[in-house]
Amino acid sequence: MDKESFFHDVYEVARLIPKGRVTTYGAIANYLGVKSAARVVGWAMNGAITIYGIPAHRVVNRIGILTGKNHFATPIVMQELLEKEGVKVKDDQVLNFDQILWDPMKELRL
DNA sequence: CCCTTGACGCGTT
DNA sequence: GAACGCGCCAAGG
Repeated sequence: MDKESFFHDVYEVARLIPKGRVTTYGAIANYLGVKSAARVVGWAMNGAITIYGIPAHRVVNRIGILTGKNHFATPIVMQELLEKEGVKVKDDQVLNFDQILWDPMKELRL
């Protein structure tokens, strides 16, 4: 794992998120070794939006709520993209969150 | 250079 | 069991 920058690591992990799956800020932070740096992950994603190829819409908070939808071009884009990939979203809440949750700790670490 | 804020998470009250 | 507070890292004012 490159330790160049927390941002870079976040981008790598975000890019690895499979289609139709979602992950959480805390999961990424935890995977990177900084358990309580979820805020920084969110900050990193803010810049990730401008970078093509980083599906920031697949990253939600620990509960599965689209907290960052307001940071996209339009608040509805995030939900639209998720539903387009097969992720059901109801009132900014990801349905079956536990089932589609992609945890890098469990998926990549094996 | 110090203070505040931010797409979060967890422990404690 | 809900509400509040602190910690985490980075960036902007």
